[in-house]
Amino acid sequence: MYWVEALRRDKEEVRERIIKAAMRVFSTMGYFQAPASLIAKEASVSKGLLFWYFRSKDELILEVAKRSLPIDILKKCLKDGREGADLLYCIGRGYLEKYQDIIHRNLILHTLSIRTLYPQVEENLRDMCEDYTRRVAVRAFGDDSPISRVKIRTFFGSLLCYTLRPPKDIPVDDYLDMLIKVLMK
Amino acid sequence: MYWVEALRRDKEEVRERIIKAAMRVFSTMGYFQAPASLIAKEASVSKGLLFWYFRSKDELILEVAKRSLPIDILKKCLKDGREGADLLYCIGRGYLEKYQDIIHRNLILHTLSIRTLYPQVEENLRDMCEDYTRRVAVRAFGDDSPISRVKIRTFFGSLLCYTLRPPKDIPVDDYLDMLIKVLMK
Amino acid sequence: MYWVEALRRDKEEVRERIIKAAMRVFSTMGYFQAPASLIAKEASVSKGLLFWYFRSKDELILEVAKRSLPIDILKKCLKDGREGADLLYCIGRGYLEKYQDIIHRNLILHTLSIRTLYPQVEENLRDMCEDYTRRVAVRAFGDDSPISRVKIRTFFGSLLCYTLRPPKDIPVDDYLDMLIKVLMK
Amino acid sequence: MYWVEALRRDKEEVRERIIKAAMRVFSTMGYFQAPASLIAKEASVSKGLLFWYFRSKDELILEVAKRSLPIDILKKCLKDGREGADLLYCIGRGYLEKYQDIIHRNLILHTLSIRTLYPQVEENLRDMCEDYTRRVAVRAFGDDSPISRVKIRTFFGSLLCYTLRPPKDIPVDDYLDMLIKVLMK
DNA sequence: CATGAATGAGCCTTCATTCAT
DNA sequence: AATGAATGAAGGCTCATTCAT
Repeated sequence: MYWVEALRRDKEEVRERIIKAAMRVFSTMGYFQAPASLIAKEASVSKGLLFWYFRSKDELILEVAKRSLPIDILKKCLKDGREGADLLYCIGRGYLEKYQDIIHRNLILHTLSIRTLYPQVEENLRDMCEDYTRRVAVRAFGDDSPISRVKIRTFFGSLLCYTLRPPKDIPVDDYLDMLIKVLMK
Repeated sequence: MYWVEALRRDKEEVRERIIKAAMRVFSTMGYFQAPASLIAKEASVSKGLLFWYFRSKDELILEVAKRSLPIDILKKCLKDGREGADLLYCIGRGYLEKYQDIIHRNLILHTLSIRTLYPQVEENLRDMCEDYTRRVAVRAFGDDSPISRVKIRTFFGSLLCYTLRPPKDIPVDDYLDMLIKVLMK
Repeated sequence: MYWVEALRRDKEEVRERIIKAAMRVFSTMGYFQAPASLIAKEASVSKGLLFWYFRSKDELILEVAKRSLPIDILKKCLKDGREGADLLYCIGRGYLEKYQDIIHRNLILHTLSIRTLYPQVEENLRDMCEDYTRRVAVRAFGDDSPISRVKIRTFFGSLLCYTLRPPKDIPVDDYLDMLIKVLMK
Repeated sequence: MYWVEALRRDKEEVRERIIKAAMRVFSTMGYFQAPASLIAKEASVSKGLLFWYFRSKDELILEVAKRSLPIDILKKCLKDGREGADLLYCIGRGYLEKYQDIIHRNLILHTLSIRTLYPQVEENLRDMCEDYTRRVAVRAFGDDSPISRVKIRTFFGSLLCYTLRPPKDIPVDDYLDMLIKVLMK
């Protein structure tokens, strides 16, 4: 039945609209300063509907928090089968591009900040910092020895630090070049 | 007059007790989830008194936020006149020691998260990421060329990333050794 | 036409199912604590359909409230043409049987509690406490003198009090025996 | 210190004012239909203050529910050392007087209605219907045999039934006379 | 300085009811 | 008839802040 599909698409569309609105609002106000009512208004739905799609504000926070992390980028670059510097470039570019957007740039910090309050966020982070770090290390440097993992962490940390406050006289691409050169030496 | 001094010390002592209590409470609950009343109770003072020492919760937040950043460490290591790897070691050790404490570890992320809401926090951060970065670069590598600054940022980012989630099988000292080795190559 | 009958039976069946579900839910949660959505779920119909059968929640409340009173029992025993102690036994047995069911036991109190809010409930109660009391008095004691009516009220009150909290060491039948003996003396 | 006493009296006075207001509002609207804000307004205090004196609406409900039962009357008449018909008269008069007030008359039914939702109310009721019933039986009839307890329950039930809907042509005192005569025969 | 009662704005959430499909 | 998405009005409760004492 066509219309069933249409309805499902509709529902997904509304849900997505709410999430996008939440990302904008959370980004500027923070997860706890942003009232659900404002998100609803930003998404052009009633407050009641927001709670139809998300049982609680926390559920919405979790959804946004998940999207705010760079896990998607790690996943993609690893799936593409990249190796060595190529892998780092893939990740670095993806990362810098994602967090060029001020919305994501703010969100990731809010998310890091609430990690101790939301076990699920903590777990996502654990995944990223341990599992993925290890896999990236293996693919980038051939092993997951401490030194390799230190480098990967350093890589991530540097990217985070860049997006947190991009130095105006160092273009994105240059930064990435230099960073990877330092780490691959 | 002695008693004036004593009173001032008293006042300072209470003020300090409130700040310390606030750090504990903010650390676990976040700046906006933590009610002022809880901080007062934690500091064993009345809610009214808290607002006597700090005109508003925001004022208290700002005080705590300031202390949560590693500026004090940068300042100290720079004042000590250290150079090269020695400077990095000084900073690294100070940093890792400060953020060994879970209270500071949580607080710094909360602080980064609210930077867009509090111009003063933003400014502190700007200071750290631009001014101090540059000065550290000069003292560590002899110049503040882009590559040097990239390294310093990378250094800070790596430390942040370490404290955010210390890998259990890499001791603090080893981590710092490896990190500095990578950067000084 | 058969199918018309079938449909009507269907409609009646659904309506009845909703009422029964409402009785269960109202019984445990009370009229105002019980959300219409829960009743719908309990009746395995959609929320929308519930409001198709009952224009408002109040309408449903009224229907349930009516059934929760022992009017049906009074009616039946009076119609059967019983008299004297026989009438009281008929009512007493019917009453105790109906309110053996915890659902009705709870409901009747909820109903008494909302009598001032719903004129219709108030009226049902008036009927029961005045009209029926009088008729039962006449049939049980031969007149509706004050003393007779006091006895009938006392009879009803005692039954209510029994069901409200049945003493575990006094069986239903014994209780009724003793009660009627006291009143008929 | 005088003013400490004064303050305590003040606090008690406000608390009492809130409870009294709650009794009025709960009485006419029911426990769950009555918004806390209305109670606050009725008590001439802010909504916030209501929740300063009572941690939650439920706490207030419990306080009111407790006062709505006739336990105080039973206690008093028992303590006075009354016996036989005299005890029943004491209880009956106290009861009828208390529930002459429409506020209490409504409240007791609301309270009975929520007994399954609030364990504490249930317990109060258990006390009244079992413990006290037994003690009254012993003092009124010399023993707590089933027949004596049935009479006491019948006594209470009749009083409840009277207040629930006082017959206009039977004065309070006459009703009580007749009731006690029936039971003491 | 110190207390804690008092205020009121605002937030999350629930829920009766409507309506497009 | 039937569904469930959509709405909006409350409601309970929290909390920063003030103020009388």
